[in-house]
Amino acid sequence: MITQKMKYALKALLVLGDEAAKDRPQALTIEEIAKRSGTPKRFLEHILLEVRNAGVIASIRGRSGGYSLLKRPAEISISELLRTIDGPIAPLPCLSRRAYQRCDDCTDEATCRIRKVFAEVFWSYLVIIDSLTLEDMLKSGADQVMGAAQ
Amino acid sequence: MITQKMKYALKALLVLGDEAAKDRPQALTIEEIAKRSGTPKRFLEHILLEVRNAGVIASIRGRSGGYSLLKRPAEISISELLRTIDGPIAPLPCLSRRAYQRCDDCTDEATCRIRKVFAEVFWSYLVIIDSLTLEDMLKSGADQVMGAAQ
DNA sequence: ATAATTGTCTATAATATTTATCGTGTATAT
DNA sequence: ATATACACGATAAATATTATAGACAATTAT
Repeated sequence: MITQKMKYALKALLVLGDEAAKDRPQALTIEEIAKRSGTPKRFLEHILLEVRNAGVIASIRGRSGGYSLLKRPAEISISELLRTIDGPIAPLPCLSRRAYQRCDDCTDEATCRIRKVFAEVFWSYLVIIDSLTLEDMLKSGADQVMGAAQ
Repeated sequence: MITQKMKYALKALLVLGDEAAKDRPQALTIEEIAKRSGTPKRFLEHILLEVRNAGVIASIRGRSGGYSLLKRPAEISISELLRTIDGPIAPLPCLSRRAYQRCDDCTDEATCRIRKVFAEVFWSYLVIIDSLTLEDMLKSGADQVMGAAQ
């Protein structure tokens, strides 16, 4: 299960993606994004900050400030967002590249049968999820009328 | 990430699977399984009970009692164990068959772009993980000497 | 029978994570 | 200047995870 926080992040990016697709896209305030996506404003604040620090969106401070996409939707990876917001994707800490950690109880990583089996599953899974971008999400509803950010 | 509890469950099943492969397999006590797998005994108690209630292992009470596999390793699904121990595998509650739940904030499931994209990823993932069995884990270290349950 | 052994079940507790909210500071446009 | 809007750290409530403890129930050996 992805966390509620990740859902909020995705909804926010959908809002920003929809905005970016308009004729005259504008930076949107946290308040506006919160309203359009149905996210608690003060919580969204932190989420957008993390997403910004990850280099996905840009912020402008002060009057007429707000947030906007920094990259094109096709270049915004959902799996990277997942790692940013929810932490490692790997099923075991010892299988995460970015956040590798030895299991406390591990005697020998090379012969661990749990690790070996999950490694195979995980590589296959990575191929799927690593290819997913915000563009895929934005397009996936193109044939429908939308309610809110969904 | 799978939980520590799930790791313990897997280790316990590896111990029972190894035992079942012996010439004269015996039911193993919780204490023995805990020792062989490096799991806190009183915690393992609960885990084994859940696994038993899921119909995967059998228990015998009283003197000379213990636990043993109820099915052949090839018929013990890792994804089912995951569902039993860690709960739904689906990335969203609205994508889980067994534990379906509408998202609180959802206005229209049919047009939700988050749901739509994760659904595709999830189905692909399911194909991979649903095919995984305890036998795969037991075999995966067959060419090596093992330390403990790993 | 009874004592020893071993699983069953409920309650409780410590810790970590998730999901926020609040206050204050900083930058910017007008 | 001042209103507006993001930045950042502290804190808190709720929930989940990771156990531990105690009392009970079933079975077997003697």
